Amino acid sequence: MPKVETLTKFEWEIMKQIWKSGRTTVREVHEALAPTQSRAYTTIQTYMERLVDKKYLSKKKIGLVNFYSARVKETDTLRRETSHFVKRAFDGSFSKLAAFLFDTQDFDEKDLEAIKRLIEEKEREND
Amino acid sequence: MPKVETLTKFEWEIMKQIWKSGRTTVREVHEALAPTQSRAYTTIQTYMERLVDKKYLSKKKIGLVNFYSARVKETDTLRRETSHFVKRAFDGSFSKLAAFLFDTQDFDEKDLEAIKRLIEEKEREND
DNA sequence: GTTCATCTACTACATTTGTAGTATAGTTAA
DNA sequence: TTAACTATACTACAAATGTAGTAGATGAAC
Repeated sequence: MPKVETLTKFEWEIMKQIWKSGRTTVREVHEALAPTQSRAYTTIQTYMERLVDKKYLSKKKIGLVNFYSARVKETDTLRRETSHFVKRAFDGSFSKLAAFLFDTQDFDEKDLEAIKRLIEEKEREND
Repeated sequence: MPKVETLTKFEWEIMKQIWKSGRTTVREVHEALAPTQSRAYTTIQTYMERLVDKKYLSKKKIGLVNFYSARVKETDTLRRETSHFVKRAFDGSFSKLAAFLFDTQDFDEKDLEAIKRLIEEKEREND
């Protein structure tokens, strides 16, 4: 279990990259993020070391290069982050979040159909 | 428009308290937060001053006391925070968020009925 | 053997966030 | 007049976050 409950913005980007590639290196993450969020190589390195300290990543040296992989599952992290966000912004109420989203988002027909299907699946599960 | 796009955890608590009471003082916010998130009086004061600097609050001195009120609407802030959260955790996709919530939350019959009603309202709007 | 590229380990600083104290002033009660 | 209380304005420090440099080691190419 990570020491710190929530990830910062740039930590998210790094973790998403590592979840995507499985096991990776500083160089690979640096290159993957370069098009959209360019930082120095050593900045990426610092972030990844700190994520090891925070127990989000583990590190293994193979030859001269460190390889990093996630110690936490993406779905578990998403669950935790979503829970924190809803607790903070909507007093923990997922109903309030849903109502807010329906109020403020331009859901089109396709979106609504997709959500209907999710409801149907959930109702089947609940039977 | 605020200088900083997102609020920290404790800033949220302060803003929520101010949205609730309209115009308020440091003492009132301090007392309101005391039961659940107790901090020193001067900590609350510092936070409120910083929120003035960040243009989330405005401050007016009446007599010897400073009164604070929100410069941003709660709904606008919720919209912005939600958008940032979804962009970060779900690549900007509200559909992915919805799917994730249905996967991971124990929605019961009542929840599902409520969401159905929201969909029906939205469909009426879209016609 | 030299040069260049790559990488690690370590270091450093600025800014933001979290937390809370102190000096001073004003008001009220005794 | 004094004491107690409240509030402001200012100050201060620790920790976290954001950012990125440098020294040295290793390997490949020449």
